[in-house]
Amino acid sequence: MASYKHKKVMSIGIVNELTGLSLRQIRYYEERRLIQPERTKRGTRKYSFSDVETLLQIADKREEGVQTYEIRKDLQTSTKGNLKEKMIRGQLNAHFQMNK
Amino acid sequence: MASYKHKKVMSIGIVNELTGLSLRQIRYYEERRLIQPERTKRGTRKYSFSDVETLLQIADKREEGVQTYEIRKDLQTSTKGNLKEKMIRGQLNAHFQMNK
DNA sequence: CGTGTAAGGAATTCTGACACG
DNA sequence: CGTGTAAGGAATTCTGACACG
Repeated sequence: MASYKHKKVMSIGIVNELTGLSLRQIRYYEERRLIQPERTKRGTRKYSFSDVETLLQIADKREEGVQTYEIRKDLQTSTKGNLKEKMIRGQLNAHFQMNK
Repeated sequence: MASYKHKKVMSIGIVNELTGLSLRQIRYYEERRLIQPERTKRGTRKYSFSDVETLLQIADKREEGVQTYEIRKDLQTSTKGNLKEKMIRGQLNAHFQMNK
């Protein structure tokens, strides 16, 4: 939907400024698969605003001492969470529909 | 409002890919003040999605043979156009308000 | 006027590795 | 595990200028 939010257009230097995270940290979180930047032909990483938001969330969790492995799981469920919620809601609707 | 749309985050290389315009053209349109990118500390130009949209409009006009000077005027009025429209509408409202 | 290009310098980004813990 | 750093190479971006028209 929000095409701008997910378009990968920023270099790692900009992401560093926007998030305050070091280049090392940003690359490491990718290695740990918490974010998936794209690459230019040459190989330079490109990030989206969405990635920046995720990195900000990661930074918060890390400050709390949460390990990257746990954070990855959280990120997945917070994404699938919406989906799961919708499915449950769908089932509820179907339920009431039947009893109506 | 749309914070992502106006945030200056892209390097000229990305803008080149997104618009198809040459680096030379992108820099020239800045020199002619059709766009106003920001600069990093070092001096690298940074563009927003909004700038990319403007460049696309510029490219269309240029293909029609419109000169940069004319395009700049068009861009200004198309921006102030909305404002002007609002002002007129405001006056009309005031008018009918009075005659009510 | 608008755009291409060669020129030289400066800063960016990349990867793999060693370090600490 | 998470992050810092030094290392060397490769690609990016910058400016001022000459060229064509």
